[in-house]
Amino acid sequence: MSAVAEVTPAADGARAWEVVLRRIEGDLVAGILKPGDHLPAERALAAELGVGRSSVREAIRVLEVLGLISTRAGSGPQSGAVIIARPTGGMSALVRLQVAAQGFAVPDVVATRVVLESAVVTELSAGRPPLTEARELLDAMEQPGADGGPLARDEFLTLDQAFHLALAAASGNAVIASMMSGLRDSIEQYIRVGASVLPVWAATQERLAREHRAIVGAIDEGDAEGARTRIRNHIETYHAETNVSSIHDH
Amino acid sequence: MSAVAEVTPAADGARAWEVVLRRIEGDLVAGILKPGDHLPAERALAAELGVGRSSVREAIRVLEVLGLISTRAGSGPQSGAVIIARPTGGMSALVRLQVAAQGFAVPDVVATRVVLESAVVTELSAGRPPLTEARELLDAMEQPGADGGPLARDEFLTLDQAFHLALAAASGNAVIASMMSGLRDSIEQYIRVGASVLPVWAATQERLAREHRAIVGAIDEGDAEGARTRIRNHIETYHAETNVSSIHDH
DNA sequence: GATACCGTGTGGTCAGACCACATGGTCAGA
DNA sequence: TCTGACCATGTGGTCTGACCACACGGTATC
Repeated sequence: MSAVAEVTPAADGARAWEVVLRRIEGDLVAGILKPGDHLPAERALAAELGVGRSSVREAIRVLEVLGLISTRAGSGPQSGAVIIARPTGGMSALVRLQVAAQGFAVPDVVATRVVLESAVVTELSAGRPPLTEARELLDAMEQPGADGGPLARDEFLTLDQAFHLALAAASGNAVIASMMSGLRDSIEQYIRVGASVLPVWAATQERLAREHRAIVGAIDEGDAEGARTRIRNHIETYHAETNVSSIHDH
Repeated sequence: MSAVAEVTPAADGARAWEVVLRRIEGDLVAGILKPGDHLPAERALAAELGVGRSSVREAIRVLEVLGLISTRAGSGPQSGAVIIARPTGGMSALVRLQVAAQGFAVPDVVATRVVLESAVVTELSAGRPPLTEARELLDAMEQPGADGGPLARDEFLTLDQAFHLALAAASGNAVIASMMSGLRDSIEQYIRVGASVLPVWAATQERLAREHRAIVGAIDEGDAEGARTRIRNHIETYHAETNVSSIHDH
C-alpha cells in the first residue's frame, strides 16, 4: 500500500514530452548540440528515449515555436530539425498570445518598449557606432512609392519595424533586440488596423520619418538625454495616435 | 473520412496545429475565451476543426509552455485546459532555452536585467508605493536558519528571486515583471552552481541583504539615481562573483 | 444520513499507418 | 560520355484508434 508503482506515465513526475525537452536542453548545454546541428530523427529520438513519437513531436513543436529549431520535411542535409536559435519569433509569439489572453496589457507593452529602446539609444549615444543599416532603412522610407507619392503604409511600417530592430541590433544586445522586436511584432497587427483609419496618414508618415532622423542625429552627437526624450515621444505619440490602448472591446 | 483534400497538410500554407493555435488566439482576441475559461475538450476541438487530436495536442502543448493555459486530467470543473495567462513560466522557458542554444549570451541577459530593474526602481522612486511584500521578504531573508546560523543558500536565493520580482510587480508593469523574472529564472540553475563554490557564501549573503535594504531605502527617499546605481552594482557584482559569464565551457 | 462503489469524461500516451516532399542513386537513351 | 527520367529512401506532417490514470458525480449499500 505504501509503495504504489506508477507504471505508465511520469514515473519520475515528468511527462513524456518533458523528458524529450530536457534531453535536448541537456545536449545543448553540454555542447553536444550547437546552432546548425541537426536533431536526431523523430522516430530515432522516440526509440532512444523510450517514448512515443507523438511525445517527441510535442517537444519539437515547443522548440520550434520558441525559435530554437526549424523543421523541414524531405530527405538530405536540408531536412529534419536544425538548431537555429532565433529568439525573435518565439518572443513575438509569447507576447502576442499573452496580450490576447489578457496576461499583458497593451500600455505595459508600450511602456516596456520605451524602457528598452531608451536603453538602446543611451548605449548607442555612448558608443556611436556607424548605424549603417539603420540609415539605409531611413533612406528607403523616404523613397517615393510606386505611384510617385509617399511609400505605401504597409511597406513603411515594415521598414519602421526594421529600423527600430536595427538600432537594437547595433547595441549588440541580442536579448534586448529580440524583446523589442517581440513587443513591436505582438501589437503589429493592431497597429496596422489603427493606422488604416488615420485620416492624415501621409502627414503622420512624414512626421515619423522626421523623428527617426532626429533620433539618429541625437545619437550621432552623443546626446543620450536628447535621444531618450525623442525615442520616448516617438513611441508614445505613435501609439496614442493609432489608438492601440486595448484590443479587447468589452 | 469523407472530407476531400482535408488530409493535405499545408494546402493553405498552415499546418494543422497552427490552425488550432490561430483558432484559440482568435477566440481570445474576440473575447470568447477569457482567463479562467475552459478550452473545449481535445477530442471536441479536433472534431470541430477537422484535424487530428495529436495536432490539437501540439497546439495545446505550445500554449501550456507559453503560460497561457494549464491542463489537468480527470473529470469535473477542475479538469481540462483552463486559460491562466501567466507569462512568467513561458518567459523563463524561452530565455533559458535560448541561452542553452547560444541564441542569448549570459552577459546580455545580465545587462538586460540591469536595464529592466533600473527602470523598475526609477518608477518606484517616483511613485513610492509601500512595498509591503518586498519588505516582508527582506525580513524573511534575515531570519536565522534551522541550525541557528544564516538562512540556507537555496532558501535565500529563492527569497532573493521573490524580492526582485516583488519590486517589479510593485511597479505595476506585468511585461517588465515577467521579463525580469524570466531573465533571472533562466540562469538560476547556473547561479546556484556558482554560489555553491563560493568560499565565503555567508559573507556574500549578508552583503546582498545589506544591498537590498539600501535599494529599498533609496526608493523610500525618492532617490531614483541612487536606487539605479545600487541595483546596477547589486546585479553586476553578484553575477561577476558567481562567475556566470558563460555556460558553455568550450 | 453517511459511506463505498463504479460509470463517465478528461488529459497523457503509444502504436501504426498513410501522405507529401526532397534527395540521391540508378538506368535507359541520346 | 553525358543527360534526362525514374524510383527507392528517409524525413517531417497527419490522422486514427486504442489504452491508461485520474477526478468527479451519481448510485447503491450500510
